[in-house]
Amino acid sequence: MKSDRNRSVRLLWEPPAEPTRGPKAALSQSRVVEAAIKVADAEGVDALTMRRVAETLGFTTMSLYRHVPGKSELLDLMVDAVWGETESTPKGPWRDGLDFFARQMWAMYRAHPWMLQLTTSRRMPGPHAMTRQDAAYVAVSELGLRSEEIVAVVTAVAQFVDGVGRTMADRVQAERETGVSEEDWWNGRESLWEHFTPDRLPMMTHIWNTGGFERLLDEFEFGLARVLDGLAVFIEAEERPQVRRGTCL
Amino acid sequence: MKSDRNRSVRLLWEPPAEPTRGPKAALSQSRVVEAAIKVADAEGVDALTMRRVAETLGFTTMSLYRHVPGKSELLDLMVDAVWGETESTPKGPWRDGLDFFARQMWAMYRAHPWMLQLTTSRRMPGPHAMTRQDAAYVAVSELGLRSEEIVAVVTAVAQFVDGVGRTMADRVQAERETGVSEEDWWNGRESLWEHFTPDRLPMMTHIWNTGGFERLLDEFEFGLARVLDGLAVFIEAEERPQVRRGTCL
DNA sequence: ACCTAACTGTGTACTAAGTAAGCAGAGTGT
DNA sequence: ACACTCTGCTTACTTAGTACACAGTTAGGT
Repeated sequence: MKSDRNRSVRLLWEPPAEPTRGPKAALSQSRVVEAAIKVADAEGVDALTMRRVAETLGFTTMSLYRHVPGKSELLDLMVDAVWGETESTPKGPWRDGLDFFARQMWAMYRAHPWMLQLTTSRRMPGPHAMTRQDAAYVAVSELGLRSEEIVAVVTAVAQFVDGVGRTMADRVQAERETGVSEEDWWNGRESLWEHFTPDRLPMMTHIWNTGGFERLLDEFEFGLARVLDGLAVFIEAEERPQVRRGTCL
Repeated sequence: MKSDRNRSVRLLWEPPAEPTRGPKAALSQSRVVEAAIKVADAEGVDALTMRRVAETLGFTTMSLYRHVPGKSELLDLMVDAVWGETESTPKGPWRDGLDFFARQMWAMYRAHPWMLQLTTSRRMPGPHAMTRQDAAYVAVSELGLRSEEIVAVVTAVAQFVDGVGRTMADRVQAERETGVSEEDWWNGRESLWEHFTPDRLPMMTHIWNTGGFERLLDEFEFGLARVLDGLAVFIEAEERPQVRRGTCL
């Protein structure tokens, strides 16, 4: 499962030319990728094995390796293929643009929650992902921001959506595994709530008692509005605050 | 690697009593958990195998199973142990509180980036994680927010930190795997930049040319400031906007 | 038209990692 | 002393990624 990132780069950005000799391939890289996406969508990331993908295609496991170098690269290709299904952020006011970008990502993650469960460590940004990101940069390009501020603004939005998406993906996965919805599960664990004594978890018991957990706000809508508000404060400020040099990079 | 969540709950919240009979155990659950954390810290999540943990402890692989039910539950225990190392958010003004909470999480993720690479689907919130979260709720408890708004505010912060943390964890992982720093790697891939033509990626090439990628802002500091600004807009508003009922939960 | 090199799909087999099952020795309560 | 229980170990099974070699297929050079 180790992956040479260089190999992934070439694969994503420089797809090899079709061979001129040899038998015509019954399979193709794109069919493998599509099949893999379908498996992951329908059965979750745990079911995404080379054997399973091959099975759904009606080929042997090893035949896949004629079209993708390995599983890790297959994941790269899957991710970029999904990015390719999203719409590029159109031109317009910055807030509309970022809102659009965030909603596209969110829709993508909702359709393919497995994306957030992959160890992204070795993922390579592919052409589609980059194009979408570029379009988001464009959305904030006319505000007089410095280059690095443009990056930071878009990154902040993307990271927020990643965060919410991950929580969502976890919920989906848990429900798939257990067959029990999140809500039912918590309700069924009364023994757990016994530990939620007011002295250990004062606010949680209070929120629980006042029903706060039963009418949760939409995490995505709430958070996105807050993030955009925060960015608005920054963007519309007379002079933009310097960002403290910190721990990251 | 399947995990019964109920088993994890019991394990985390109701640690079993010490046995009275039989030989005294040379190993213990906490030693296993500690060793596993050390392995994950030092060698990354890929190196975290039962065999490797056992090896560092000088025991056989199977001896671990006398102290933890399986790897999945071990991960739950590791995560909650790490949460136990963090400091609880102290009382004070809401913004200081949330800032503190975010920085604690951030420090935790920086020290243990593997936390963000685990498929959290099956993670169970343990007592320590819950306690910390509760303290964060307390930080915003005196603002006249409705229960569900309290949850939403803290969740927004936590999700942001998760998002940034994940990006950071990916970077760490990539550097460990390749032995090449993120920067060196990008610089070494000139062939990749050839694809960054202005027509395909106009803003990216522009940002690249103006050096925006070379003096990136600190993602955590920048994003946190924006998120807190956005929450401030919400919290200090005369009347709080209703959150549109959306797709989530 | 033939030969050859390139290419495809397949069968077999190896490796790594989680973990089930059963065993031998150790220590406590009757 | 006996029985019960608990610990750590050995062995072996299972799943998943993938290396390797083989057989059949096709296009281009002779």
